[in-house]
Amino acid sequence: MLQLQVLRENPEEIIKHLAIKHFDGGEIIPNIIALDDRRKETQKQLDDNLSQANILAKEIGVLFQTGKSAEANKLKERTTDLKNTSKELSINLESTKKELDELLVRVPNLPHSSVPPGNSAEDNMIVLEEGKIPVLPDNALAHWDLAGKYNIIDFNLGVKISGAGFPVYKGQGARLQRALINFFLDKAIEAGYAEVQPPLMVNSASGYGTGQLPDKDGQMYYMPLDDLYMIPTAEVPVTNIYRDVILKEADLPLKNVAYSSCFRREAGSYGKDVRGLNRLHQFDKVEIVQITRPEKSYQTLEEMREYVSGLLRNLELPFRILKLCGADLSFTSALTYDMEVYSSAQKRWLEVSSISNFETFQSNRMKLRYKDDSGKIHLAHTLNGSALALPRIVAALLENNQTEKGIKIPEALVPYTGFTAIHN
RNA sequence: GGAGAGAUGGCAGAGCGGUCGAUUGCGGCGGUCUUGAAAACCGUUGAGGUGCAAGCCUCCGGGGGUUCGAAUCCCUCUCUCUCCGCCA
Repeated sequence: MLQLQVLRENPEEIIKHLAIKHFDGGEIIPNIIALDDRRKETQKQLDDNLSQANILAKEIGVLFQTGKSAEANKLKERTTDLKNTSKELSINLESTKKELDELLVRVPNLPHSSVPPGNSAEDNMIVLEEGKIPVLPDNALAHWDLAGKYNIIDFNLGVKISGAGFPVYKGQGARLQRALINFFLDKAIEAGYAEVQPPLMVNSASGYGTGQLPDKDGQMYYMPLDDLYMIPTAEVPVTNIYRDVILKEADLPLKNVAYSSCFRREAGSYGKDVRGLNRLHQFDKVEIVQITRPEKSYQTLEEMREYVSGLLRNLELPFRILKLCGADLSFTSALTYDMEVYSSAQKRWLEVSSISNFETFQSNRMKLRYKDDSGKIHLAHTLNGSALALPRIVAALLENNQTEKGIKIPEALVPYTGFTAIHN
C-alpha cells in the first residue's frame, strides 16, 4: 500500500509513474486525495467535538465532587447534543476511512525508475545470460518422461491421491528433493540468513500484510471452517513475523531463510505450461527475506540476485536474469529480477526465482518500522526471493544432465544426495 | 471438546467509574561520579491522527453497550493459562 503522504505530494507524477505498470490512476488517485481531505475534515470536527465533551465531563465531575449537583445536572443537558453529533461524525469518519482504504489497496506499488517500459513478458530485459546450454541428442527425453523412466516422480499416483499438480516423489527422486532443500538452507545460513520454520497456514491479516489479499484472493487455498489460507510462499508467514513491529536500526538488515511447501490454486493455467513439474499446486521452496533500511534496499537486491546466481552456478545450470518490465511486474513489487534456468529437452527457460524489492509497500501495510539512532521511526524496506524453488530446478537437472547411464548429479549436491547419478 | 482464570506500555506488575496515557520495579537512553567500567544517584523513556506551532484527539486484546465521564461496569468475539478428555 502506498503511503498517503507520498501520494499527496505529487499526484501527477505518481499517475505518470503508475502508467508504466499499465495502471490508470487518473481517476483513483484524485479520488483518494479527495477522500483523505474529507477524512481530515471529519476528523477535525470530531476531535473538536470530543474535546468539548471532555471539558464538560471534567467540569461536571468537579461539580458533583463539590456537592453542586444542581449545576452539574444543568451542564449534563448540554452534553446530549455533543454526544449525538460525535456519534454521527464518528460513523461518518469510519465509513470515509473504509472507503479510502478500499481505494488505497487497489493501487499497485510504484515501479522503480530503472524498470523498463513494456507491454508483455516479451519486453522483459535480459541483464545476464550465463552457462553453457547443453546440446542433447534427438532422442533426449523431457523430464516427465525421465521421471517415469527412473521411477522417481509419479504424477498419476498424485492424481489418484489428490489431483493434478500434486506429484509423488519416490526413491532417488525423494532423496533429491531432500538434498536440494538442505543444500539451499545450508547455503543461505552460510550467507548469514537465520533459518525459521513458519506455519503453512496463515490468517487473513497476514495475507493482507504481504499483499496477497485482496489482490490474489482466488490464488490461495482457503479453509473457511477455520478462516485460514494455505501459504503460496514462505514470504507470507516470514515477513509477517515483523508485522506491527518496530525494529532497532541496529537489527537491520534482518535476514531470514525458510523452507516451506507452497500451495497455489493456479486457477486459469493450462497447456504445456502445466506439464510435468512446470506448474504445480504444491511444491517446495526455500525463500530468503530481508528487511533493510530504505537507502540500502537496492544494494541488497543486487546482493540477493548475486547470491541466487551463485546457487545456480553451484548446480551447474545455464541461467539468465531478467529485469521485469512494467507490464510483467507484480502488483506489490517496485523492481523484480526473475531468474530462469534452461531446460534443454523442453527447450525453454523456466522461472526458478523471483527476487523483488517491495520498498515500503508491504511495510506500510504491515506497520513494519524501525527506530533510528535519533529515535525517529521510519518504514523499513522489505525484499524477498526464492533461493530456490525446487520443481523447475529438478526439471532442468533431469533434462540437462541425462546420459545413457542415468542422470548425473552436480558435484555440489552429491554430499547431500549420497549418490552421483540417478539410474535404474 | 468440557470446567475455571486471565489479557494493561520492551518485560514484570499496580490501578475505589472523574486530573490515568496510566503508580512502581526491571530494561533502554542521557548525565553526575570514575583513568575506564560496575555500583550509587539524578533525569529521560509507548504508538497513531491533526496542526507551522502551542495544542487538541484516539489507543489499557478486538467489537458493541451503560454513563455527563470507562483501563475500571455490562454483553460479545478472539487469544492465553490451569484442570479434565482426546492425541502426533
